[in-house]
Amino acid sequence: MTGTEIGNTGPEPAAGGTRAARGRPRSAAADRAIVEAVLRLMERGVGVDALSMEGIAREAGVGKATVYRRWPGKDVLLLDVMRTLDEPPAEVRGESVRDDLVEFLERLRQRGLAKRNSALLRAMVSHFHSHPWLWREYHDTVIRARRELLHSVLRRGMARGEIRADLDVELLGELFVGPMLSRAMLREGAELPEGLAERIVDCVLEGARPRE
Amino acid sequence: MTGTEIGNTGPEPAAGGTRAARGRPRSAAADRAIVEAVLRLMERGVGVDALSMEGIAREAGVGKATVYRRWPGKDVLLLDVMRTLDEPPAEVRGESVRDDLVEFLERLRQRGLAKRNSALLRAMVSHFHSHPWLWREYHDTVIRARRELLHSVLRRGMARGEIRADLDVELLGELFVGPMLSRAMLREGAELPEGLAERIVDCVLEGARPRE
Amino acid sequence: MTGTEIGNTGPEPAAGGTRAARGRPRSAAADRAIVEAVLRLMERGVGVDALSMEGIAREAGVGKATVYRRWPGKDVLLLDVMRTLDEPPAEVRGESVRDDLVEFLERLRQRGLAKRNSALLRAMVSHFHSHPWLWREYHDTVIRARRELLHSVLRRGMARGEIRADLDVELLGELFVGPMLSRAMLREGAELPEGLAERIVDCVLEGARPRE
Amino acid sequence: MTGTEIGNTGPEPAAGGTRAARGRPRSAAADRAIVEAVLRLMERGVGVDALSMEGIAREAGVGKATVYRRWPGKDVLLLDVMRTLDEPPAEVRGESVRDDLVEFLERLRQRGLAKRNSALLRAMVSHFHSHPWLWREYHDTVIRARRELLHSVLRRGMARGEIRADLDVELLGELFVGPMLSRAMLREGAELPEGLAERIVDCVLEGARPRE
DNA sequence: GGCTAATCGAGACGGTACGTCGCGTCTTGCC
DNA sequence: GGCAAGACGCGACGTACCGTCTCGATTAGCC
Repeated sequence: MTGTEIGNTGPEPAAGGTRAARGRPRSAAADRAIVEAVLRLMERGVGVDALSMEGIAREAGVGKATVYRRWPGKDVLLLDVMRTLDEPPAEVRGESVRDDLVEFLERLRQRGLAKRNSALLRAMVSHFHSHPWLWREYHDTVIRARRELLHSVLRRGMARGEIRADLDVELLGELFVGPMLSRAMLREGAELPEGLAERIVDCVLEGARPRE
Repeated sequence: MTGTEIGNTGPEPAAGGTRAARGRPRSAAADRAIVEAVLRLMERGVGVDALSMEGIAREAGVGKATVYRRWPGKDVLLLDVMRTLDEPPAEVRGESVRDDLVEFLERLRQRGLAKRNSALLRAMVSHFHSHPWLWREYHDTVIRARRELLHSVLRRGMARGEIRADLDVELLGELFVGPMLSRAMLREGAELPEGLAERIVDCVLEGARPRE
Repeated sequence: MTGTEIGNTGPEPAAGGTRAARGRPRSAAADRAIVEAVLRLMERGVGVDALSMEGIAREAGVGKATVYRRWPGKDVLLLDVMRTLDEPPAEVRGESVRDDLVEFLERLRQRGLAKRNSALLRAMVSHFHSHPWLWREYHDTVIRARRELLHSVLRRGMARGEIRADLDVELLGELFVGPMLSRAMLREGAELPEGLAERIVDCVLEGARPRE
Repeated sequence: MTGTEIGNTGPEPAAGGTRAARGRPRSAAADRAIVEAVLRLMERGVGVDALSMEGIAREAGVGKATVYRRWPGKDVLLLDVMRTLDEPPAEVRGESVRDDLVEFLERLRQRGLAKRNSALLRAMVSHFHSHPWLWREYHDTVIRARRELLHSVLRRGMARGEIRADLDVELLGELFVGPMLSRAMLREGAELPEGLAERIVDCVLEGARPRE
């Protein structure tokens, strides 16, 4: 697993890298069948931790070896499934930084942290600590783009004077995103409520201390 | 699993609840041996998901049945181990609300999200969605007390005029805690850096928008 | 387990033998409850090898220790159950040795090798080799009396000239009994057919070689 | 378990019977390793009822699943071990029927009822009643051939006039075999004594009643 | 009437084996 | 060489019994 560019989605390429392909080429159909099997199982309510490589292969109508040939383990397979679901973040350029931030968080609420995605995320969280490269992969291919978009919004705000220029952009970004993430991961079945994005943005912008 | 009071730490009581105990009573030594076996294994670097009920029983010098008699599964056992590690939140009453908040977060950084605790937490996150009662137990016995302490600090601040009275206390609490939690759960090996508490508090208090 | 006299039926006496009884005496009700539990379970079709000390105690409404206090294991308990079912062999004294032998075998067919008894016997057969004292117990309390009755019949026949006097009584006894036993133990569900006793007796008496 | 022909020795074939084999074929080495493990354990004095599938797999250096894939349980495995030990009965054609019978029984004494075989047999006896197919398998693959050999000997004797023609061949066969079987199964450690075959044969042939 | 002591039902104890499932690898024949 | 199938050694799962032990509560005989 080497890809670091955004959008590097898909199963492990065949051994040998760019060496001329020999023998029968990998079946693209199998690639698809596997990822779709995962999604189908999850949709059927199978629960991320009840997923087994064995069950996935069975559901996909594929040999186990065919799965292992592409992904070294469940974690990485799930990571790729997340990438499949992922869509690159759309530009946001509203009338004000506040509007941009609200739109950004709102999109996070609806897409990124929707049921399927958050289940996958929660399932992988336990491995990030012990498998740093897994986190790095996740960061590089799913998080980075959004993060940079957020940072650019914030920097634009600073430039325009809508946001204090003395703040650490990275920390500030986490102030907006953290509350949503922690809710999505910890809280039981709760969907993130409508209006949450707005309330967070306003609160962080205005501050908790009264302005005289 | 019925306890809702803070500090209700310990293994599942024998069926029948308060009914007069019959038969040989559960061995308190076994209770301890099991929990300590888990801690010992984790200290030895065994990784939360590499823990097995089988291995725990072996390490504790205890029959598997003795573990299952007390806890229905690994999740719940780990929850109780967390409770064991937990210590009730100390009062904070500094000179200002800001000081209180910083101290609160700083303590969270050092204790609650220290290595062992955060590993346990991350391991359980994936089950909270599908096992709501597990979350509720965790919330009731670990989170609630700190949460209420935080809320009381915030309310005191509102009363004193140090914090805007028009804000939702719950949301505001999450603005402080969320960034720390999300870092602790997502980021790879990173310890939470010193000074993080202060920076978060100041930023949320002052707001991201410039004060003229 | 010391008793060698016929009819020594019942559970192991309390340790200490004839020493003056001290403490609470063994409950005769428990003795009965246990043996009856075994019979009840077998009648319910539980299959001798599916019997467990645990299940027997449960069925008898008795603590496991109460069973083990009386019998050292399942084998010996079953042996005692067999003794319970056993009834001392009735005298046979018909008009001829042939009649006596037929009656003897017929009684064996109907009682001794009836369903319950043969199931118990088959269950114990596998232990006789490795636990010689178990065989000896069984022999002394169940077999010996019948065996001696049979031998006395045969000897009477020899005295009367109805049976060759040059034969080994013991071997001859086995010629009569063996075919029935081996059928009862080996053959699947088959009840021993009516008339079997007569046919065996006549055949062994007359011999397989034609008499000119 | 379908084989009914004599000599159908070996583990359960893969499901699907004669359907074209798919996937990795069963390892013949594992087949052997398992059966040999059983024999080795028994030779080591492990006692048929102390055998466990777990221990067998361990001794064979094989996964438990590999055993269960071939045999549904200990009984059936032991049955196949018996088949392994079995050797087809050799023709007997001595100068007289008496010689043939003596040779037949003598061979039974030495081979079939030798230590290992009779331990296995005794262990299975308890299951024959409740698992009729087990008996049928045993009968079809181990007993039948010898039985038919014995019957042919007897019929030859009848044809030659050495044996009464008015007797039931089957019953007569049991008169010869039963005494030996019952001794082998019931009697404690006793080896079957030399000369037993001759004594049984002569006695059954001549009859117990004096010939004038 | 109190004391001593063995027994009672109940059920926990450390173990071992059960039969199943999933792991990640290996081995077929076919494509 | 990829592919579906499926066996391989391994090890954990959660359950059932094993035979022993520890509870509080009986239930006797003896002082």
